[in-house]
Amino acid sequence: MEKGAVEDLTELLKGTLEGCVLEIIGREETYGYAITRRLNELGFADVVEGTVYTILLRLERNGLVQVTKRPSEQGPPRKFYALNDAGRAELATFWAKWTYVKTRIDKLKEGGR
Amino acid sequence: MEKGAVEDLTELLKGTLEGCVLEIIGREETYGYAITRRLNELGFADVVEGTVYTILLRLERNGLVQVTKRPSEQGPPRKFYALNDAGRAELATFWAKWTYVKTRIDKLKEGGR
DNA sequence: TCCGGTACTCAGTGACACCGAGTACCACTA
DNA sequence: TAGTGGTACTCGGTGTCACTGAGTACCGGA
Repeated sequence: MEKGAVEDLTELLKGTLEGCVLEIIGREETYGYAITRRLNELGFADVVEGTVYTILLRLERNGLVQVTKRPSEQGPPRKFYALNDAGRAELATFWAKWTYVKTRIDKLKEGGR
Repeated sequence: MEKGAVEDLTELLKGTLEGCVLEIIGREETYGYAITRRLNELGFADVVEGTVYTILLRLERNGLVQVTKRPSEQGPPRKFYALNDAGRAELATFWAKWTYVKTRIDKLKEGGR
C-alpha cells in the first residue's frame, strides 16, 4: 500500500469489514486464514488473523454461517464457513446499506446540494 | 430507498460521519443545529443533535476547528465552527481514506478478482 | 403561562476493529 | 533432534466511535 495517506482505516472499516467477510464466504466455503489472505490481496493490507477470527466467531454466534471442521494437509484443522439463509439475508442488507451510505457520501463530496 | 433495508447505519457511519461534518464545516462556517439539519437533508435521516454535538466537541478537543460564539436571533447563542489548517489536512486525509476503502469494497462487490 | 422550536452539554452504553499472548500442528533442515 | 517458519485458531482486553437520554436554557406565539 502507498504509505502516507491511507494508514489506519480502522474506523472506516467498522461494519464494512464484516460485510466483506460475509461476501467472501458467500462466494465459496472457506476458512479464516484464507479469508485474511484474500482481504490482504484486495488491498486491506493491515487486516490480521485476529481481526478476522473475531468476526468469524461473531458470525457463528449470530447464526449467520454454517461451520464445518476439516483436517488440513498442512497445519491444524480448518474451520470452513458457509452462509446459511440468515447469512445471505444479512449480506443483502449489508450491500443495501453500503450502497445507500456510499451514494450519500459521494453526493456530499461532489458539492452535494 | 425502501424502508426496512437501510435502518441503523450506525456501524457503517463510524468514521464517515466525522468526515461529513468536517466537509460541511469546510464549505462554510456553521453551527451544530444547522449541521444536523443538513445531514438530515442529505439522507442521514436518523442523525440527531446529540450525535453531531459529540463529534463537534471531539473536533474542538483535537484542535481541528476554530470556534466562535455568536448570539442567535431565536434561541440560545450558537457556536460557529470553521476549519483551521489541521482541520483541512484531516479532511483531505479523510477523503483519501474514503476513496481508498470505497474502491476496494466496490471491487470486491463486482466479483473482484 | 405553557408549549414548541432552537441550541448546547455531558455521562453513560454497545458495537466493532484491533492487539497480544497463547496453543498447536506440520514440514524442513542444520 | 532441536529449532524454525508457515499454517491455523482462541481469547481477554483496549480504544474509538455513533448513539442515548436527561438536563439546561433562550425565545416567540397561542
